[in-house]
Amino acid sequence: MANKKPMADDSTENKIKKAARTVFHKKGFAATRTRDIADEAGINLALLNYYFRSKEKLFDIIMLETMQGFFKSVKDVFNNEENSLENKIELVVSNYIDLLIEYPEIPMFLLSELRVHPDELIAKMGMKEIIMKSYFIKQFQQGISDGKIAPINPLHFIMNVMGMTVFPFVASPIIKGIGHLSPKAFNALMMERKALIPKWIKAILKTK
Amino acid sequence: MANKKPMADDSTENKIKKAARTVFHKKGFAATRTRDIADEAGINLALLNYYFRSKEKLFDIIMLETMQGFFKSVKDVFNNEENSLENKIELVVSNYIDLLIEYPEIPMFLLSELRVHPDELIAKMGMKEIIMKSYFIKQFQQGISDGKIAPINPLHFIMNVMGMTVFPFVASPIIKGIGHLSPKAFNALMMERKALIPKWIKAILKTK
DNA sequence: AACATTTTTAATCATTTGATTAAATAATTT
DNA sequence: AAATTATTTAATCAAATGATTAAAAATGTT
Repeated sequence: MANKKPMADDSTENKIKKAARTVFHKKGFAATRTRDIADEAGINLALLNYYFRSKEKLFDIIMLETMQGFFKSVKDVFNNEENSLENKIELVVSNYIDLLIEYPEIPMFLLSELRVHPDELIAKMGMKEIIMKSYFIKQFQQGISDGKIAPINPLHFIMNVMGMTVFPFVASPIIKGIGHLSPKAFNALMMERKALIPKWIKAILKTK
Repeated sequence: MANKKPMADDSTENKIKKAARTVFHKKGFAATRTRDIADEAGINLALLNYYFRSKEKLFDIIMLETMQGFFKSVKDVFNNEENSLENKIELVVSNYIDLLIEYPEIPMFLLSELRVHPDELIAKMGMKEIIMKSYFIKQFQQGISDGKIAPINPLHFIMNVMGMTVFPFVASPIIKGIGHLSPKAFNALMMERKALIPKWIKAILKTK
């Protein structure tokens, strides 16, 4: 098995990247000060520019890596030719809830930065092809042909799964507020959703 | 009928507020320059501080008004004692999709600013009481008692409705990207959802 | 060890940015 | 109209911020 271990890379360059990830994810590009990153990394401010030239260049690297990491799961699951459609839904939801519990700031980070440079990055990632030409979409269309799935635009389906899965994390301050939930209680609710969302989605797909 | 017309208030103070709303909604607090607001309003920069003291004070006003405006609809619909539970779902979804098509940047604005000062504002708005003590929640609990609704935490329900309704707008760059949709085509899809989401939600509520 | 190269530091720059000031203009009151 | 008050402007400030520089320290090479 090609088992690449994460391997604690404590080079200065990597310390800066790690710190940049932390701070950018939490505060976004505009609110982040290069000094925040330097402090977080425990390095001299000038080193940031020595290794990465500018705040913008460093940000672009973090943004790209974050996007790739975030969409890897859909890409893998959607293009698998073994699993059934139902299986895929369960896998995607489960993978994402685990990921989101570990890195809850990522969707907010991605979405708020995507509104600044919307098109380039999405196009660059080839999202359209990855999703719309995936084996999953073929299965979906087949399900419609077979009368097993209500005939709706697959985009509705994608919005529903994403909406139910990632929106709670994006809106977590609101959810925690109205439900009076501690972070732990919130996560417990999210864990519940791992089993619930696939059931709900199946119910939706059958809706006539 | 108490029909308060919007009445174009072209006072300097109001021009600044309007411009601030536009710029803050689009770029968020951190990325907004007070000069951007002054330019957008067509006024001298010093007037912003003359009328509002500081960027922060002006922002707080816009933030509060935006939140109040955004949650007014839920508040009204949820506490109405005439409509059935089904009716309420249709109303909330329909109201919000209309609102979001007109002001698509609002949810992203609110959510990204809420991650900076999460608790105060949510508590200040009394969201917990407004939602959790609403007539709607009573209807929901009753539906569970009567065996008409699957016994789930009402928060799941709220997350599902919000997720399906507002998430597409928050993620619109992604949706437009993968679906290759023009803004018009995107809005058309959203209009479709006005009828679809209530059906889906009903299907979910029945899930055993 | 001597030299060259890479990495790190402290100091400093130039711009940007939120805010203030003092003077000019307009509106209101007496 | 004169005096008073409110609004607006242009100029400027001080602090914050991204970036650079020159020198020091560490590392690698011969």
